[in-house]
Amino acid sequence: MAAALAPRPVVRYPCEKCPLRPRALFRDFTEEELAFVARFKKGELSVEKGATVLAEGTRSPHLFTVLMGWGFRYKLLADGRRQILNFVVPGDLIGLQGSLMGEMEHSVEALSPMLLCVFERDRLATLYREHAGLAFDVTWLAAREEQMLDENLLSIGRRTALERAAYLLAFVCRRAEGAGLLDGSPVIPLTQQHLADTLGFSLVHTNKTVRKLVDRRLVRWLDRGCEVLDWRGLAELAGWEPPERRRRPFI
Amino acid sequence: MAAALAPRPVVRYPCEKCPLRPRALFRDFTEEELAFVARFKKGELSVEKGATVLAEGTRSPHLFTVLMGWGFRYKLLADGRRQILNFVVPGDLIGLQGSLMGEMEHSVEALSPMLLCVFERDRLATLYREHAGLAFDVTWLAAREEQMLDENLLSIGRRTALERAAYLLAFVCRRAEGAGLLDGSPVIPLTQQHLADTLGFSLVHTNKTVRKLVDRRLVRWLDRGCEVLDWRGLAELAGWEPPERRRRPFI
DNA sequence: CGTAGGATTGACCCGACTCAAGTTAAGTGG
DNA sequence: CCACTTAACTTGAGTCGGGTCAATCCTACG
Repeated sequence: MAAALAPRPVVRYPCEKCPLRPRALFRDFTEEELAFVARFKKGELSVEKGATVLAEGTRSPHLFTVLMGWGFRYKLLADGRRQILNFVVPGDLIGLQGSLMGEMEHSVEALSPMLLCVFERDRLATLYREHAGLAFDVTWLAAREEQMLDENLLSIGRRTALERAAYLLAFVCRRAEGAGLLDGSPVIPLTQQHLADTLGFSLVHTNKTVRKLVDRRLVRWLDRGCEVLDWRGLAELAGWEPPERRRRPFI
Repeated sequence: MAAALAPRPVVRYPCEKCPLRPRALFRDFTEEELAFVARFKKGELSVEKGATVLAEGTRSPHLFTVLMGWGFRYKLLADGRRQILNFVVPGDLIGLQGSLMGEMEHSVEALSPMLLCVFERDRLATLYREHAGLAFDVTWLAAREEQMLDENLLSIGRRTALERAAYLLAFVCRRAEGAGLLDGSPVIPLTQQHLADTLGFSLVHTNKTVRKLVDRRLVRWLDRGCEVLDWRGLAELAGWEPPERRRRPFI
């Protein structure tokens, strides 16, 4: 399991210098909100690639906002079959479900080194009491996650293999772009096993499907990761209309 | 499309006499919360079986809480393929996503006659400002929906046909029980087409799978609906551990 | 230079889809 | 009250997408 997750005292990014806030995608805070969130923030957690940030069945006293890096949420069946539910990117709030319902019902693993902003679960009620605007934002984030899951369910339930893969890659690419993850390198750090576990396919079939997308020059497959060459092409192939980008909240 | 959805002025169930509140499953309100919700409630909407309560792509000025009856949320692909995302039962809040994000990204259809409690989207902010406790509840409901979708995604992505059908029926049965939908008659008013569209199977294959469950005496298939005979057996077959029932909020 | 994780490919098989008929039960109109 | 229609459920035959098994290749890394 993961290394000890006690947040380190080091805070490299106090909220005033939050690396997310300047990004066009995210909404501005009022002075007051900023001050509150700064107090709400308890520290930072930095995890290695492959680390389990939150584990199914546990009760974490923390919530996190992703500041940097990639991760994914997944569930397991008893015999080890794994389903990746969604990817997490900077700006995403993780652990909310666990905070509200008691135990985590899914796990979260880092796909790359990640930097997380740590909040205390117990203080969420205070946030709701004192900052309706932020509370609204938390709900917005939950609703947005729900919406992504709806899309994903549609895809897994009803799209063909090629459509499904195309949809997923277009979707992840768009989301990552928005979060600034593709600013440095255009590579999405996935293995085909991750893809397979997201799409609901076997590894072998995933490989053959990816190959078709590569042959159509929609993506490139690299060392261990992929580069989307034409997300519009992928979206079209999948029959997906990506939502236009609107300013969104985060905590 | 649906008939005009303007809520009728008739209010058969003022909040003080809410048919849901007495049920063991739901949490109690304080006097103050009750008074607020009573003002928040704008009316009731009664729809026929088959009616579209909310349609993808539209902006509804309303939110609803289900008081009576069954419904389901679904999405369509351009060519008509349909994926049912989840079922809605009394106590569920519908239209929250649309309220927060602008447009509805899915549709909701009545599976039986339904009675809905109508709220105004615009007053949601007031609720957040004045009643942190209720705001928390709204978020709880959103997180719970997310959790159900996670389970569903796991099921569709990774379970075999028989497991998948077993999981779904056990799940729906448990939820319906909790909401009191099975108090009168034990019948879940689904067609096999609905099942197929939920499980991601063809109608034919769904039929064959249901048959196996019937042969094992786990369910009975009736006129147009099904009766779960042994939900524990279904859960076991699916490798699913149903969560114990805890008191939950509603609005 | 050896090893391990990831990607790739071919052979074979089975689960799920499609197509096509047929049955049953509940309307509905004459 | 019966003929006709319609929606839902069944069932069988044939096909194909996707799974499993088993090698092999590649490349980063120790």
